[in-house]
Amino acid sequence: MEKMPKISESEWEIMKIIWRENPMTAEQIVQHLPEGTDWSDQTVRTFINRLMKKKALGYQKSGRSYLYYPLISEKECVREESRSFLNRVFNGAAGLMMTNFLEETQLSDQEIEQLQRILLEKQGKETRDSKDGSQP
Amino acid sequence: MEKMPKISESEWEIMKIIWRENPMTAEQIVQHLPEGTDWSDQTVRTFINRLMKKKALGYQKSGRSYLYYPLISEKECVREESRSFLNRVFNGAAGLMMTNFLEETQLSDQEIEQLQRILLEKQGKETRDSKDGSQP
DNA sequence: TTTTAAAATTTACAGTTGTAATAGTTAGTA
DNA sequence: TACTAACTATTACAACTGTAAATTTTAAAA
Repeated sequence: MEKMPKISESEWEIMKIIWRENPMTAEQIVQHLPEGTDWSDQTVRTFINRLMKKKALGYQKSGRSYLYYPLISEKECVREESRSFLNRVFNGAAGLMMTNFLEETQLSDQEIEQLQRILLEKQGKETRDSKDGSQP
Repeated sequence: MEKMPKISESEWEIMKIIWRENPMTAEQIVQHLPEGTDWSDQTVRTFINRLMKKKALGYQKSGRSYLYYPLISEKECVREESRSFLNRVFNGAAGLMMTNFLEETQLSDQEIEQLQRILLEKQGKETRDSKDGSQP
C-alpha cells in the first residue's frame, strides 16, 4: 500500500468500470459508462490519462490501442474513501455514522437480516478480541 | 432546502464547529479547531469568507467583529454528503455499504446493541410500510 | 479627533477537476 | 509504400481548493 492516489468523483466512474472487468480499451470503457453519463470521448480519455499519471491505471499495447487495467485495488480505495468520509462528516465516529444511515435509509428485509447476522457474529467476537483489529 | 452549496473538506471543519455552537467570532472558530490543525488565521478567514459567499454562513456585526452562524443545516449537509459518498463508492447500494462498514469497523458492545435495536425496530416497520419512504 | 490595532476584504498563486479541442502517432488499408 | 482513420498525447481554460499575504475598514484608545 504505497500511498493511494486521490481519485476524483469522475475518475471513480472509470475505476469502477475497470475494476468490474479488465483489461479494457478506452472504447470499451466509454461503452460501459452508466446510462445518462454525458461525457464526450475526449473527456473520458482525459480521465483515463489522469488516472495513468496517478498510477491508478496501467496499460499494455494491443494493436492500435491500449488495454487498461487497475494498479490499485478497489478494496483499498473504498477503505480510503470511507475513512475520509467518516472523518469529514462524522469526526470518525463509525457508530454514529451507521446509526444515522440506518435511520435514514430504506432497506429490504433481506438486507436487514443480513446486517443482523453480521452484528450477531460481531457480538460474539468483540468481547473475545483485543481492541487491535488486525488479523489475517 | 434551496439547493445545498458544495462544502469542501476544509470548509467542513469550519461548519462542524459552527454547528456545535453559534454564533461565534472568527477568533473563536480558530480556537475551536481540532488540535493538530495547522492553519494560519488568514487561511481560516478565507474559508469563512468562502462559506459566506456560498451562503452557508451568515453573520451579524458585534463591535469590531462579526458573529457567524450557519445558514444551512447539519442534517441536510450530512444527508447530501452521504448520498454523494454512497453513489460514488457503492453505486448507491446502501445495504452493501453498511455490510462493508460493519465488516471493516471495530465497534463497541454498546454500539452493536444500539444498531441491533434499530434494526429490530426497522424490521417491524418495513413490512408494514409501502416502498415510498416519505412520512412526516 | 487622530492613531492604531484588530477585523474584514481583496488579491495571489499553484494544484485539481470538469470538460474538451487540437495535435501528433501509428497500425492497417489501398 | 503512402494514406488515412483511429488512438493517444498535449494543450486549454475556467471553477474550486488549499494556503496565505497585502490592503482596506473601522471600532476603540489615546
